[in-house]
Amino acid sequence: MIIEKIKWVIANSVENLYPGISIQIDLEIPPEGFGDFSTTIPLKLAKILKKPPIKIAEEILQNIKSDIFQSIQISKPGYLNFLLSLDTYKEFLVSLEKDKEKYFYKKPNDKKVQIEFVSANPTGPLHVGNGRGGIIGDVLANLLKTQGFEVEKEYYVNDAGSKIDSFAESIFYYYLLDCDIKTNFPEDGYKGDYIKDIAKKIFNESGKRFSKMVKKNAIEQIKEVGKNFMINDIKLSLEAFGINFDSWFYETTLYKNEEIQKTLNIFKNTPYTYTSDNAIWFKSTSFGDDKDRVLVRGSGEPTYTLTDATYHRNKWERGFHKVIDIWGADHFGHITPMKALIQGMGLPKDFLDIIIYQIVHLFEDGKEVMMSKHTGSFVTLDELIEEVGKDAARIFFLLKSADTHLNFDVNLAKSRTIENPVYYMQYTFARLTNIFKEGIKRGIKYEGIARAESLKLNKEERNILNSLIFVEELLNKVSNDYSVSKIPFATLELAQKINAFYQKHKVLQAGKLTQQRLALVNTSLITLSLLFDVMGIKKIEKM
RNA sequence: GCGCCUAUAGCUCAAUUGGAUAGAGCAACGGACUUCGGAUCCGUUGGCUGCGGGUUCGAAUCCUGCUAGGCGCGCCA
Repeated sequence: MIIEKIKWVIANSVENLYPGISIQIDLEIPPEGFGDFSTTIPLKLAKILKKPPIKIAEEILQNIKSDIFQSIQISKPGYLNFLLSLDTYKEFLVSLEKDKEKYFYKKPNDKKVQIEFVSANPTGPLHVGNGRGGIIGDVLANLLKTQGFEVEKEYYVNDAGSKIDSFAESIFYYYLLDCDIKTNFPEDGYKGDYIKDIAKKIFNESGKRFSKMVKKNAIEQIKEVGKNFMINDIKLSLEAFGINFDSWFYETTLYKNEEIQKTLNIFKNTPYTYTSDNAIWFKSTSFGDDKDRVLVRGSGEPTYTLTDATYHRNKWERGFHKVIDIWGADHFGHITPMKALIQGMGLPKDFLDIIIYQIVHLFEDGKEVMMSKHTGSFVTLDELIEEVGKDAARIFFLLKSADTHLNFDVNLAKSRTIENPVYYMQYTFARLTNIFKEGIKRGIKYEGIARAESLKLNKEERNILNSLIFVEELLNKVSNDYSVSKIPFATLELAQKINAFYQKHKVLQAGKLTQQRLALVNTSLITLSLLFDVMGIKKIEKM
């Protein structure tokens, strides 16, 4: 791992020169003309050491002893710019070719991580907003796997509580209409066509049977049918979007085995609960919340707050070292209470990370499409995937960082699918694979980089190699800050460099350089393949 | 009212978390190849980083006061 080595060399030098100072080594690909890689470490140290950055850069430079570099230079305010030696590039090509995608994988670190995402209530089909959370979670899971984590993807099914009740009552209302019985539409009911479809389906299968039962029992049974229907529908949508969950966790299971009662007992044994107005309260203000939260209602029923605490306690007991929840911005207000609950139960504060992604706004014909399950007006994820295709839709979501608002222009997505960058990536991949095919036709055999003699690199080749090497740092960075949108950007940049090279230099008619260039093509394909896998998009050899 | 998110080229977005000349794609204009895929490449035009102050060697990024849009502020989930 070249990046790791470079960082190690710099860190070592810093440690020798300034004992006791610990600092994170940063590496970046500098603007053209400033070397292959660079670091701002002297600038950062300048603050701590209160010394001019150029002076520090000089000291570090003097102290570094390594044959990784061809040369090291200092520039303006205090950058260190590194030029890699040809042997380093050769060594990189050899190991990447040998280990293939695994080159970028870290050894297992025995840390179990759970990512919980989508988790939309099973009261309606997934809409495009759910797609955004889905992509972030799915890609993050793929990424963390490369970094040695054992990752589990979980969907939390809120199949208890008032939402699902109102869902069942809504179906029942339409079912009764099918039986020619007119009742009052339930308050906060759901009006989408899919509700009517489920009602019709039940009517067609069971006739008027439920209309003759005690209402409560009828609704209870209809709830089961409707719920299962919706969950199945959601599973199909996710599958079409390329997302597979390892685990489906049902909220109702928390109500079994007195799990909620156990959680309540834990809280009661802390100084953080009290009773007021017949309700049991959690003193979340002790953990920075702006008001306390009810755990058990005056009626004796647990609140969502208590079941969610129970759910997270359950995660802890399943042995995860880290749990990541991905929520839409409409759940923002729940972050502080949730983190307070974690601490209130005595779990480590950093056990839970929460990623918030901003709401998706849909625009059609220049007008915003209001999305609501209650009114039944929204664009489903299925419709989107059908219009633009799975890979294009995935990249469309992935390209926006989670904390920016996403304005989704439906017309644009429908009419300009060709302009989606995913095609550029896939095209690049297809072109490269074609070089090998063409080589076979012409009787040119690739013998492997290990047998090639010393390298001779032009500017374009060096650019590609630097990007390939830097993927190591990209993955590392994203695993720390969860900024999955960096992956498609880096992939596009790599593809751009590859195309620039492709345009300017021939591979199969390069004489003595042909083998070296085939090695570059081969390792580029390996790296693209890894990036495509992390993003969950298809590798296409023929477009 | 309070908390958080956002505001960057005509449009959609970046900017390695305080670093080099703020970069890409689309759009517009001008170029490039008789043999590995033109769904490509190269170049030009386009910026008071929403507005005003401050912090320092250095600010799109930090602090502060505004403006505009969004999300939230239940014994709902």
